[in-house]
Amino acid sequence: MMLNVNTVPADTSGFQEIIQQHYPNLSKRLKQLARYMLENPDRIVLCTVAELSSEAGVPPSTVIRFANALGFNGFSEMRKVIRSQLHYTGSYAERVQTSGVTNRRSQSMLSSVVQSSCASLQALENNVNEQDLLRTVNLIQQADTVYIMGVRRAHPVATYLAYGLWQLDRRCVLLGSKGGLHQEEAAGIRRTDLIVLISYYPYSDETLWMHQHSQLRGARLVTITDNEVSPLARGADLALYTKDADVSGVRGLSTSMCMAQSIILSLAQQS
Amino acid sequence: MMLNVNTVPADTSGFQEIIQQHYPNLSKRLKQLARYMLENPDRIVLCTVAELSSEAGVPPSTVIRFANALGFNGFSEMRKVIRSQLHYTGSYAERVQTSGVTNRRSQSMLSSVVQSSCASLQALENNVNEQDLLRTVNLIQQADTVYIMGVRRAHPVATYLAYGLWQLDRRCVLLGSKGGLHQEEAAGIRRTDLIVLISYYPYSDETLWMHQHSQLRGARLVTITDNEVSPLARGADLALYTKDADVSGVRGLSTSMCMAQSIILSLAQQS
DNA sequence: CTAGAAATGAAATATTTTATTCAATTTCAA
DNA sequence: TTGAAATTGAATAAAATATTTCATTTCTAG
Repeated sequence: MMLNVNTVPADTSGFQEIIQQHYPNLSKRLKQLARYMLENPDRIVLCTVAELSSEAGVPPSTVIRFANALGFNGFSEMRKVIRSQLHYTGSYAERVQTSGVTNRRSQSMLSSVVQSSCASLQALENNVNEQDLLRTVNLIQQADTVYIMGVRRAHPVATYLAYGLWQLDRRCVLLGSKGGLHQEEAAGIRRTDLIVLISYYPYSDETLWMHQHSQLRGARLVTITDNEVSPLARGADLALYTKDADVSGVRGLSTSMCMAQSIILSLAQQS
Repeated sequence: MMLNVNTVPADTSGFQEIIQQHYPNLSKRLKQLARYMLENPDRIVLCTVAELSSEAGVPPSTVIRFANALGFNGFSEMRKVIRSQLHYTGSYAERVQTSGVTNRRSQSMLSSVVQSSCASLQALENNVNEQDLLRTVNLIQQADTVYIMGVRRAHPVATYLAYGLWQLDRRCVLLGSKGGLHQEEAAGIRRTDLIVLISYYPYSDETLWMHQHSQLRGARLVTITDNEVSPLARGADLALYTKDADVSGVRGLSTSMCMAQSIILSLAQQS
């Protein structure tokens, strides 16, 4: 079996410089498009005006104006110039090798973090039951107020989730962010509410305390934790498991964030 | 200044297999074109019929016939399919669009998010200059106190980074977490300190304010933001760029978290 | 506020690109 | 050789794509 992987590395950095140079003089709409182009440098090479405009969320004429504003003679010319300036280097593997010669130590640093994060994400995809995600979304929808708690390493996940819910106009309270007041805050929780607890080993006392008291308050409980034997997994209406990669003792959060994003996205689509 | 080289690795190997499979049955002219395609796999992605035909030395109609012979429904379709199958580290939007025609429903929400997150991570690996990471770590090491600020969507990143620094016994202050007191907190910043500002479009006023005042206080400034034209990129001692994937309007944080993890890990190893 | 300028987006138009047709040529078996 | 079938390529039709126009909205300076 032939494993001939040909790659087309396209260097669009020159183009990005042009955008940066003109950016300050652009109008609001044109800036919006400019940002999209900077973040998706490959699109200009492949897309038509219509595709690009719809992806960037601007009308087609804006794309033409953008090309003109950058000094090109229309969109076609801009794309043609960029395509012609594409700098074909070797394969991807080759590039990694050569750039690795200069600073090998640290190159492997970012690479290994990226690699292990990707692996964790793939594992997440395999291990998480889509049904559980949907049930979580349903619980959120049915809740009057969603109380979210996560401290220390879980705190970023809690804040991201809370931010997402706020964006979707869900009533949502972030517990435990203001020094030790979670017990007072918890007093307001009712049976119609939902508590989302996030914690990983070693589980924080505050979260464990809240886990205990969630039963007393009669609210629904969803937990996001690291595995099935976690104390948070017991007694929950639903438990979701995310296993973030640990690189040399520093544990990431990419996977948990991905899970949170999925929940928010599902919720957005159901509404 | 920053040498931000964005690349578009395009894997056309699947297409090449199709050619090889049909090759024996092709006519002379079509074989000629097939050989050209095998040796220049990138052209099909970029060229029009006219360009390709002249480069390969065949009449335009041959190119159309070639596409049909390979089982596609015309040249446009062939190119579209190949483009959509490109394994490029770019926007996920097109892949969803094209593949969505056939199996939009079956593609689960979680899968979508996982895949686009992975793509973003790969892009991070390609785009981030390792030197910049190291310089960031050096700035952190040299700083007396590190002040970190990120609100709204950037807040989880800020808290994770702060958490990591605390773990490593770095003196670190998380700004802006207690309702609008960042101006008072900023009063304590000195020349020997480092300010880390995190913000993505649309940039928050608080962070922009801090960006302005960082200069006044004479502290070092590192910013983590979305692209080169971000207002935060200007005037910083160092700017790091993370482009998180946006799935149906909900933007993730996996990539930013990965970046933060890399910084913490690098710092841990240097100590 | 108001007039003027700039920017915007829908729609019409111009252009380019793709697909088809058909007459001319080549191929190949008898 | 010869004739039928397949292939080829120039011309043309069809479709897709890029550009321009203009009425409307949004800014901005006075």
